[in-house]
Amino acid sequence: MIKITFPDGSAREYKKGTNSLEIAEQISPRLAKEVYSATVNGEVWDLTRSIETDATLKLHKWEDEAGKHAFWHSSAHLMAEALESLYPGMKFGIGPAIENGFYYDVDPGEDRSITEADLITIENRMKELAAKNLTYNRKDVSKKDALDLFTKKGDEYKTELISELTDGTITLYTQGNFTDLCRGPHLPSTEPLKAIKLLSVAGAYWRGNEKRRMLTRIYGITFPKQKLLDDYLIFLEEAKKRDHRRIGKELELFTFSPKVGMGLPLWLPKGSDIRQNLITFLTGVLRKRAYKIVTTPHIGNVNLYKTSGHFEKYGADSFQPISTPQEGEQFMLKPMNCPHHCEIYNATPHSYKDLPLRMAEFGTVYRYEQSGELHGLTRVRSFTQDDAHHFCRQDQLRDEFKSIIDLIQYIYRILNFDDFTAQVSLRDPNNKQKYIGSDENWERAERDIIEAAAEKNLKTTVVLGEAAFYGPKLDFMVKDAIGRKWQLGTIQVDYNLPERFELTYNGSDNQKHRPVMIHRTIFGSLERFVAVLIENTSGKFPLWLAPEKAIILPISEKFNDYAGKVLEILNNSDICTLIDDRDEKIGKKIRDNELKKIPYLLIVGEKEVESGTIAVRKQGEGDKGSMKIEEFADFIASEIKKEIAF
RNA sequence: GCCGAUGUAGCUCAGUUGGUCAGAGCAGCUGAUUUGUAAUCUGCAGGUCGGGGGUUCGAAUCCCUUCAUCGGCUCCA
Repeated sequence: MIKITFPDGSAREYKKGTNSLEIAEQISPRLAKEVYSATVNGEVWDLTRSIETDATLKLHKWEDEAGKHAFWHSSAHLMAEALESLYPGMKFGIGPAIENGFYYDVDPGEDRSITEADLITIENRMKELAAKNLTYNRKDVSKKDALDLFTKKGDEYKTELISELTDGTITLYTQGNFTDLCRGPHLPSTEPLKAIKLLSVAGAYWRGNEKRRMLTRIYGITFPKQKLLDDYLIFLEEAKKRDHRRIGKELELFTFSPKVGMGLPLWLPKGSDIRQNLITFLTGVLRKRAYKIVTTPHIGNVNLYKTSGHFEKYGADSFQPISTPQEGEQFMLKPMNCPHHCEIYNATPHSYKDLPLRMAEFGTVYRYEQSGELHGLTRVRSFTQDDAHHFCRQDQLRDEFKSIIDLIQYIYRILNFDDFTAQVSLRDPNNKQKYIGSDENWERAERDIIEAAAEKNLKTTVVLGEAAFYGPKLDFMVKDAIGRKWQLGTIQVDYNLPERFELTYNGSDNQKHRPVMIHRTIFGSLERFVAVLIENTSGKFPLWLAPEKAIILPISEKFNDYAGKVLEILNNSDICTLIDDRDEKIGKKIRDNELKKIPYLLIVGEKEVESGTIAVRKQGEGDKGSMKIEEFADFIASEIKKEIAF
């Protein structure tokens, strides 16, 4: 007998060699139907794998990531089987479960391609196969046998993978007529795969390497119930409605023009207002925190970037240097503000008593992103960073770093951004040549970041290989409407630029010392930040950010004069107000302006003229009753004050 | 940059196998109406069907090319 310990601490004895499914079955037959994988002694296993020793056991249902993972991973294998039966000779890369569903990378062969039109056929074949209740069978094999099997099949991608594995750790899974190299775990059978949907097809480089062959990646998702799939598809549709590109067009916030150039956003008046509101707000906060605001040109001599190291690293992939009538003179559109800020630092002598020096700029930069990477406002070729650099002494670094974490948390709180993750982005230890600077400085900087984040009780994930080439970062990431991750704020410790620009300060010992530099943004860029704001709010901006606060709707043209008077009073009170004096019925005006998401609709007719009031209607909420004009102005002012006071 | 898809009026979309197929709704302009909390009615105007080239008696429809967009990959100072 073996002893199985459950998550609640209780334990029971079972026959040696039993499996998780049998254990679930004994607890309740219903449970057995709802579990998809199990964690045995800390390792996620197939339900049908025999347990030979005493073990801790946790069963995973749909609600657990590990349950979904097995479900979707098994779905990927099912799709592969369907593909193999429909396209004999197709070669397979990898097919993992992902956050929402699964994919498989396949090579259909030279003269064959899979398009979205083919998905329905594949999907139907998957459904036929799933209905057969095929079992997934695990088998340990030697490296030689595995290589033989896939060499015979002609699957060179699999043999490449196997050749890198250690003998004795290789397992195969078979369901129906399909066998795959796989670590597992999988479902016992295809039986639970009730609702199947293939979503899209895309290209993906083999092993993520752009030098290698591009495979066809097919994305899909499955659910144990049709209802769950239906709900998911509805969710995707709803998410699309929040897409900032769509709302940006509907609400006339920004646009792009092929004549101006791809990836170069044109801010329309209302979008500019939002942008400006953010700048004004943040500038106020920065002033209170002892930041000095600076302004630098949009171009810089190419030597500036040679000094910083950016030219060597990115020069070939940047907008190319601008030549002048002067022989040999070249300028670059600035791809970042830091070198300019370093030269501002160097413009005056600094004492240890003056540090930290916090230098901020809303600096517009230009980066030549590859054409296929451009994406609405989140990935553009010209954008304005809310950039700042902290120059400080080594002994101040930790506190400076923490003060920035504070600031970012403060700003995000005001904007109701609670759904972000903090990511510590470190250097890839196996690829050090990608980075500049000494090991000693890197190690010190990485330690500084990790410890500062820990001291602020910030929950972080650590990702190797995501550091900037000159230093590690703490990145604040958010997801957009359809789940793509974007970096907003970032804090970066940099020992390199101070060296390269020979930044110094006089210490208490009257010797020259090297300051440390922290790069940081809060919004990241105004473009990306507004995009995320749009998707978070569906275009229903908080009052303080809204480009227009209210619109006056006269019941008929007879009341246009009064409406004009109200307009004057409100605009004089700095409440940006419009008037809708079209010859339309009030119902129509309300509908149109509700859709424009203007926060307040002010209806004026005979009653209001007589009493000197306005009938206030809040967007999305309806009639709020009538108010004196001045009373409304005070109300709006106090509402705005409340929103941005913390 | 790479793989795949898409591109018809300002916007959202119809246009079957190439042959009155250049259309609709909304927006816009016009006239009527003077309206009380999510769409009043009338009339008009709008497009060399992304651009360029080709096949054909004939192309929005087929082919080539180019530009842009969308979904991914790669990249992201």
